Amino acid sequence: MGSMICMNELCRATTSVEWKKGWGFKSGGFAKLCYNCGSAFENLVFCETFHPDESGWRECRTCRKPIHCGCIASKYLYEYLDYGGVTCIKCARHLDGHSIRPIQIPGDDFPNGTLGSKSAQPLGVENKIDENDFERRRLMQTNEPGQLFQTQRNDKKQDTMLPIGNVGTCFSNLNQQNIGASLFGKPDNERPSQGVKDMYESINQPSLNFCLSTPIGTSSSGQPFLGGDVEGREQSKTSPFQQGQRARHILPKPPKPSPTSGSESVKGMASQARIARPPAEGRGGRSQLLPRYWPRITDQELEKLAGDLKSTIVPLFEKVLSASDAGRIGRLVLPKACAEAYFPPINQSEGLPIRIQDIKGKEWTFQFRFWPNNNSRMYVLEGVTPCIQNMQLQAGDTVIFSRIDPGGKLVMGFRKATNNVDMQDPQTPNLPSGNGSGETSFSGMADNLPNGGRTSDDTVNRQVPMSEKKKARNIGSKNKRLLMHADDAMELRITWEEIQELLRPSPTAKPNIVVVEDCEFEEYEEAPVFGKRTIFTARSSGDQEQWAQCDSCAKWRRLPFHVLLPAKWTCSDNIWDSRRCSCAIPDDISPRELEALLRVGKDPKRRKLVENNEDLESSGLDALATVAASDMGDSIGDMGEPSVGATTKHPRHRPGCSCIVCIQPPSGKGKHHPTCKCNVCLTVKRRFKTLMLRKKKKQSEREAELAQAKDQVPPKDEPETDGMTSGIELLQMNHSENEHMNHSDNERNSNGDQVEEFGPGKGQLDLNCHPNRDDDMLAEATAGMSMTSLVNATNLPLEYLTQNRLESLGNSLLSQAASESEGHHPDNGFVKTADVEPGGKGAEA
DNA sequence: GTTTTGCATGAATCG
DNA sequence: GATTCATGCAAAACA
Repeated sequence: MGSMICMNELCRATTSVEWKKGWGFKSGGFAKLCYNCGSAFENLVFCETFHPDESGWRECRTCRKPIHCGCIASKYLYEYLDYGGVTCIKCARHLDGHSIRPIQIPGDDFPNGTLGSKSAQPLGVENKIDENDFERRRLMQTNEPGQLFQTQRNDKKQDTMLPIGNVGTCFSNLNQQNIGASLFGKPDNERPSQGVKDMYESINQPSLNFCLSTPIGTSSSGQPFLGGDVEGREQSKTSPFQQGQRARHILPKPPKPSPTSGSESVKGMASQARIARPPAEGRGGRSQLLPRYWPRITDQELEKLAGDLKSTIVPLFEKVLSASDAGRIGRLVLPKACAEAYFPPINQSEGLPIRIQDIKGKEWTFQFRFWPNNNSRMYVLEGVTPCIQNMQLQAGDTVIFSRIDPGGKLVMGFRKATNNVDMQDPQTPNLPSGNGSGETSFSGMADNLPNGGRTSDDTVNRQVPMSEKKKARNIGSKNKRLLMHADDAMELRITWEEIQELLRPSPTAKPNIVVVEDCEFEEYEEAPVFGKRTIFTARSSGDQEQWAQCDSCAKWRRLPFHVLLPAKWTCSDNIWDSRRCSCAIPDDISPRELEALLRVGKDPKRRKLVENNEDLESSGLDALATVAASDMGDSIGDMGEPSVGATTKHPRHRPGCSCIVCIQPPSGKGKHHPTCKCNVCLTVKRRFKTLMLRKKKKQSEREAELAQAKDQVPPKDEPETDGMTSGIELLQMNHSENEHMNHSDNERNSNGDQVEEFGPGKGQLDLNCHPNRDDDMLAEATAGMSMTSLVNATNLPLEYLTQNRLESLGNSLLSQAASESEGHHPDNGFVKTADVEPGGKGAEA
């Protein structure tokens, strides 16, 4: 992985993953200031980051002599050119007018820290950097009067930049001056990284052979960049457009950092190649293509493509695929300006079929059309799905539209997004390319890459801060999450249950009680707040308590059950226990108890441990009791989360609750397709299935019962609970012991508010049961005692297990299964006996 | 029931 | 404030 090292001899901080994540670069842009010491990173080039082939040597752009890569040991040996590449010092000093940037090294002994000071900075900007006060200097630059090049925001001012002397002037040469000038002329204080970013976004090819003098629209066919079958389109005219082209002053406005461009801009620093080329002007002489659509194709890519296609390739524009573009709808939204500039004019909304060739020569036919939209048009290419799939593109990848000259045929290339690499093979080594490391692939070149064109420059990419990505737009505002690096995503990965553990109702919020399915829920107008994570326990006596860890001393304090803590909480905030309101006071809990507590609170699998009777020692009894209590409260067989404070979503439910309400996405939006495999849908389906099975079973039981009643006198021990065994009595008996626990559990779930039982015995489908429970229930109902039942039994309070002899367990479980089969769902604790009507009618759905 | 189609909406960006 | 464009969504078409 590439790395940068702060050049401050006393700092020497390196960019590392930890660094990036922990405190990052200060500038928010690409490394500009060491966050550690504040020294400038700018202009410093280091081996791993910059040189393409790991040789450590590069070539002077001017004299072609090898120079060192710029590692610390040889940091004075060369200059890093604004417009890309490096040059040896000797050449640098002779490069008048080529905006050679001085190497800026803290502690540098060079006079003024400047090399190539004669470089003609057209801006009159002081060509040196005060290494010790980079920010100040940048500020100063901002106020430089001669700034010719404005901020990025002055997008369109690019056209008023320095005039080009002749049409045939190569792009690169132009940029060498202008871009370099723009670097120091960048007055953007708001985006401190801009200077660097611009530099790298603007750097040009060492030998760009793509000249704007390309007779745009003067292909042999005389047609402007159109698909072969599209006739009758406007011919490319010279006039305003081409004149504009001739006079086009190419200071490629640094493109807006699109998802790829942003990363590539950084990558460009590495490869010094991927620059946004002002595209060929399109039809109608309109040249307002936003730079984000400027094709960013390297020379090599162009050459390669041209070689492959044996034609001259004129890059037109590119677009980063949005989720919609890459989705199954098969519609690729074309930027309006691009569509109108490079595609045939259409008057009808239906548009025209248009043939576009991919880089393999395969021809695709799309429907080029538009929709009216806000008095404007929205251009789309329809039917792109096969092509997209063929190219294996996805959201974030870039499609590049080019034109073949002669012929004017449209070609569609692509470049894989570097972001996607993250999910693939981050280990992919840099390709030894003359173009620099981590080069993304353009179209077919990707085929030759081991990872399908996804390159490893994500290592550089990782250094693109989110602030920069934030500006990215092309992937869509709603898709910005796609920009998140996988590592970042990992950092943020948190389950909904975990979130619920942390959410609290806003302290000032007052809930509205709504009743859904006879269940009361508290709805809050205000957004929830994050609270402190606590652990709830229940003693075998049924007492509920809550444990919180002091943020200051890390000691654990016992708190009343109903308390909701803020995110930050210390011992001094312990107003409920004056004896434990200081960090100086030792823990409320012994180490062993603490261990058990943490095991309960921390490890979602702790119940497995408990079930395995590990550490069922006295010190862990409370924990076990907690488990049992929470199991009783939530779900007997639920291996879910520890019982923690009420959630905001519906505080009756505790974090970890995976009932159908809790597992719904927070927005509640989005419709579920019948094929949807989401938890909600699966749960509903499963429960429906369970319900039907229950009904069926019940019906058969009734029939059998009726038949039995006809034949004989009912069995003596048969209670009137519709076949309920005596086991249920055992359970009920057990419940009587624990009911208070369960009851209080319910109470606490509503933060003290009394809420009614969730029991499904009222003849409703219980949507609050644990979705994973039904299968177990089903198995139990049909197969009698199962392993699950045994496991569940282990969740019964130890007291019960010990007080009741083990042999009663079988009966108990059997009856439990029977009771469950009768629709008494255990999720909310024990069967609510009150709901079990004689005759088992309570299970009616 | 699924897919396609056309439009509406609103965030982001531009001027 | 205007414009662009990604996306949601409902109706229509299709299987």
